[in-house]
Amino acid sequence: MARAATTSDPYNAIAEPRRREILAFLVVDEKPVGDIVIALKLDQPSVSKHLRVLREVGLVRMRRNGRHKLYKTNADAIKPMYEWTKTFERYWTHQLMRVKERAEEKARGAGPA
Amino acid sequence: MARAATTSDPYNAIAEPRRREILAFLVVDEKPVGDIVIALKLDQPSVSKHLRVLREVGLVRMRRNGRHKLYKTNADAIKPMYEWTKTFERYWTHQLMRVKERAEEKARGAGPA
DNA sequence: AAATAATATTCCTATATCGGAATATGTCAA
DNA sequence: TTGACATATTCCGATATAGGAATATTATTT
Repeated sequence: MARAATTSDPYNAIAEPRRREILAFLVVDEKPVGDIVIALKLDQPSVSKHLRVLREVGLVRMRRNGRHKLYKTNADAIKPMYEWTKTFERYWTHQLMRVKERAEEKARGAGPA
Repeated sequence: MARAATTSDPYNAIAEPRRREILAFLVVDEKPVGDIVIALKLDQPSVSKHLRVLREVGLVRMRRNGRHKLYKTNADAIKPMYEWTKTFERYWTHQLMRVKERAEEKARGAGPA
């Protein structure tokens, strides 16, 4: 078996950095393909290909408007990945926790011999 | 160019579902390889290979203990992905927002003719 | 209909993958 | 040292990729 298709799920789709850039660019409001080409300095065919992947996994939505096609990030499709990463939240070191730890370390070190 | 290596960054590493399972399994406390094999019902060589990828991108840490090697998820390496997905938070539809929208829709529909 | 604009697809190639099977490496115990 | 246990690596094959270049498709205007 080979690696899973980029179109198999959002995790595979966002593994490509340019696709993450596109998602960030399209989240505020819908844009035609040409805007992405200019803003991200990518070749037009490349953008179309990335958009196809993103659309297949539901990460972007498209509607036609005259001769343009307007793409927009579907943030809802990102939420499950947010929730998965959030699962680990209590295990990473929060800034506040580090401050507290450092304070305790210092106290121990400077404490009565 | 081909697809980026799974070892090129955490996003590529977690594209593989088994690796996500491994990360979830190793987050609470460190475990030897054999435990992963049993818990996730994977072949041992497969687990070793996945662990290599995860280790190369910093998603797990390892320490030797006798003839065992104890692996543990490094949650800090997941945080950047959490933060990236969180960027989209204000664009996905919150449950509360939906309730409000639905209420307004209903009000419009049932309003005075 | 023809020209133009906007976007999508196809063909190509180099590369990295995952699983399976077999085997290698490393560590402890007797 | 030999054996048993624990983990890692190698070799294989099928498959999917991303970029580049060229071209096809679809829609609009004149």
